[in-house]
Amino acid sequence: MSRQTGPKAGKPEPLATPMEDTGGIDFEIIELFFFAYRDFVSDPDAILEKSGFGRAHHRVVHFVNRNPGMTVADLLDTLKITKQSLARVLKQLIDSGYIRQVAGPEDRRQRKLYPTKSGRELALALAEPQSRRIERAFEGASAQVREGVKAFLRGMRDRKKAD
Amino acid sequence: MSRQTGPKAGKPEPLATPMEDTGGIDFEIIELFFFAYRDFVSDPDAILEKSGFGRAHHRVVHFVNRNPGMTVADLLDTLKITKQSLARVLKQLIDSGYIRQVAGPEDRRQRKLYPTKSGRELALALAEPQSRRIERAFEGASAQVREGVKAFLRGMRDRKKAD
DNA sequence: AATTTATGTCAATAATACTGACCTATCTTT
DNA sequence: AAAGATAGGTCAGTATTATTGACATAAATT
Repeated sequence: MSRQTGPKAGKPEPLATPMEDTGGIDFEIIELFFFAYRDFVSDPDAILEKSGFGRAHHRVVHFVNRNPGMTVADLLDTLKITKQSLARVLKQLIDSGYIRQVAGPEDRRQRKLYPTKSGRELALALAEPQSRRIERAFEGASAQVREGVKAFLRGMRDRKKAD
Repeated sequence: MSRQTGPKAGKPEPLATPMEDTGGIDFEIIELFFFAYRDFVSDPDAILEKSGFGRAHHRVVHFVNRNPGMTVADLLDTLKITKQSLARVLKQLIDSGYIRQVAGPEDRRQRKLYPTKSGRELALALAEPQSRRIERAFEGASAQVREGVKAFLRGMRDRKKAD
């Protein structure tokens, strides 16, 4: 009488039923999002490897190219990482000549970040396969659906507290 | 005459113009996807912290719950990681009683993976905030747009070679 | 019997991230 | 002008997730 099968047994029974739309949760789209992002970020990896950079460098190069003159604080806020994490990556990009720092004209404590010509080229090269993938995913989609996808992605972001 | 401003100068000129739709590349949607995914995966972090688990554990628990009886090889293929990477995470989940292994009934080399009751509960708890976020992002979207978003996400995946 | 396959394990390493502490330069407030 | 706050940099230590390479075992296939 020592063998239990209830919740306090040493070996709880394994469940054989797939987890499906329990409680109105759409597991399919959760997975679709995972797979989509996994493959989306894998595109630039081959290009990055040539420069000895990783995905963190990609993100920095991208946002500095999109917002030239942004400060280090701006970048930290965008990436939601700590300055110690950013430091290594940013230093390597500056040392390699992809990004330049300029002291802020008003506030000289600030370091305004700008891409160099090769920084711009790198950002474009990295965006290119991602853009092609997106275009492929949109094939046959109406303008309404395209706008709907963008609205969906916007809606997935955290709401900011004080904007 | 020693100071150069051309491409071979030591300090290439920084570019001040934002990178915009160069070459028909839609940078906005690339960013939207980045922000959306960043916040999407951040939801379960608070829950995972309580169990001392990370995002890797989340993915394993999710897929085992979705496909009970899947083998280790299936899981490696889904996650696209090495078995050494999986080993630590899977071991912790088994030791903590969230996942069980059963030798394959036909091929006894295989280890079929099943969630326990608490494994199922964990997977549901992790999916719940993500599902709420998705529902919020879909607010006001037509059925056509909802289907369009799913089709878009499916289209973002790599095409398999041999299926 | 030999080989392949599924899985597990040991060791070393890399990339990205974290916390905590401390420093300089510069701007703001008193 | 002195005190304090802010922007940024740096040093040290640690955690998580991932990698490659090598080797081991059990069970299936040839």
